[in-house]
Parts: sequence; C-alpha cells; structure tokens
Amino acid sequence: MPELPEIETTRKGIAPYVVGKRVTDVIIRERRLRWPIPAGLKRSLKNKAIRKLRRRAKYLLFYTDNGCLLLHLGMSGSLRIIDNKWPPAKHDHVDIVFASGRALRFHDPRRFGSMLWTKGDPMDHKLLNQLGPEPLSDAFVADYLYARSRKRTQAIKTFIIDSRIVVGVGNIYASESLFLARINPNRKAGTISKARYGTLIVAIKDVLNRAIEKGGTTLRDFINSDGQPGYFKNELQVYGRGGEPCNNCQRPIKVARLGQRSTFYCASCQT
DNA sequence: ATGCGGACCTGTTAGC
DNA sequence: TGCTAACAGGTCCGCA
Repeated sequence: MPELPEIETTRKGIAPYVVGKRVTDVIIRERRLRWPIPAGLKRSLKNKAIRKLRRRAKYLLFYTDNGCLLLHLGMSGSLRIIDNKWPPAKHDHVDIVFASGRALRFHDPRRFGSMLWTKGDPMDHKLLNQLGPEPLSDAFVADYLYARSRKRTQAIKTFIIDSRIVVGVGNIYASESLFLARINPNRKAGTISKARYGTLIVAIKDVLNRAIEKGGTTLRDFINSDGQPGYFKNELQVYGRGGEPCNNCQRPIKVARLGQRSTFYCASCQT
C-alpha cells in the first residue's frame, strides 16, 4: 500500500496524539507480522513516553528514553488513532494505548508490515543502515543518481525503486515520475544522461510533494490516521490507466511488467 | 557488485 | 453463482 507520501501523511496525522504521550499498555493480538513482534515489546514500551516520531524511508520511528520502536506498514498496513474503548476489528493486530485514553491501532490484512524494537541509534539498525538518501532531501541531486547509475544495465524503473539508490519511491510514484520526466521505464539506467537525471530528480520531488499535499494515494484500502482516503489518485497520469488515453498525446497508455511489478507508461511521450 | 526470482500473507477481481 | 487464477501500494533473501 503505502509509499512515502502515505507514510508521511500517517506520521503527520498521528504525531499530535503520540509525541509527548505516555504509553500505559500495549495490546498485541497477532505477533506474526513479517517478523514476529518481539516478546519484550510490551515491557519496553509500557510507562515510557514517546519523545519523537520520525520517518526514515517508509519506516516510522517512535523514540523513547530507552529504545526505539521501528514500524513499517508493508503493503497493506495502516495506523489509526482511536478511542481506547473501540472494539477491535479483523486484522487489528496491535494497540498502543496512551494515558490520554486514546490508542494507536495497527491494522494490516496481509501482515507484510513489521514492528521491531531497537536500542541505541535506530539509523544503525540493519534495516536502515544501507538505505539511500531521502528523495526530498538536498542530497538527492542529479550528480548522485548519475554516478550511481554508471555501467548499470538495469531498467531505470527498477533502479529508482531500489531503496539502496533512493528511498520512498514505490511502484506508483516510479511510473508517475518517469512519465513526468518523459523517460521510458525500460531504458537502461546506465545510458541516461546527467541532464535527464536532473529532470527525473525534479519530477520525483514534485510528484511526492504533490501527493503529500493531497494526503497520499488511495487505490483500494489506504486510509490516514482519521480513517480518510488520500486524493492523489485523481492526479495520477499513468498508474492504473492501462489502455486509457495519455493526457498529453491521447495514445493508449501501455502496461509492462518490470521486476515483477506492473509498470505504466506512454510509449510515445516517454523515450 | 549487480540483477533476478521467490518468498512472505490476505483480499479482491477477472475470467471461465 | 461458483471456482480458480492472477494480481495488489513492499522489501528481504539467496542464488547466479
């Protein structure tokens, strides 16, 4: 489900109810996520205050005084702020209950999400320490992508979706960014000029920023922390529009399979 | 080092 | 209507 804009939307939504609040209980109904929820998680979090809530890539980091909760939403996860007394529904796997009487509820039908605990600096954690730069940061520039891509034969689409290259660009926004930059997703990463990488960088930042403004993209089941969908779906130019006319040239949008993922593009506008 | 395919899960939809 | 297959927003791991 969620790519960077959806995680950022979630972070902004839950922050006022989480930051500075004390955890009074952790209710775990299902431990079997991508990795099992650690046995000591409840003990680690209980009676601790959440000091900071940050996002790195698609991970949410809940900092306490003695460690950090690492949370990933996987493909189908979502977080909501609920009244503590609200009865759980199917796939509501975890509640983090606060002294305020509200709780943060983790819902994830496919259980590709994760909840892990780490002591020390979470950026040193195995899952975070190999990640590429944040796409909205100043470190994400044409020179960087150009240098990383030299001699690489991989398609540009699978290259920019690789979190070691840049984080936060998932399947939807990869197709959208490449359309905006007029780059064919099949093109080899190593054959693209520095100037075109400059265009691509601008496109990625633009797409992600606009998606964050609209509250993310809801295809079927993404909801924000209020239970509301995101409205960027209305702005999608190619994703999910196979066979429909390109908004630029009216020719039908093509669908290809790259790295086992559906990829949408206009063969006429993107070269 | 790079690049590819399989794996982890459940739910929805398309096709017969 | 009912069954089956394919597909879905992520990403780690193991192999060539």
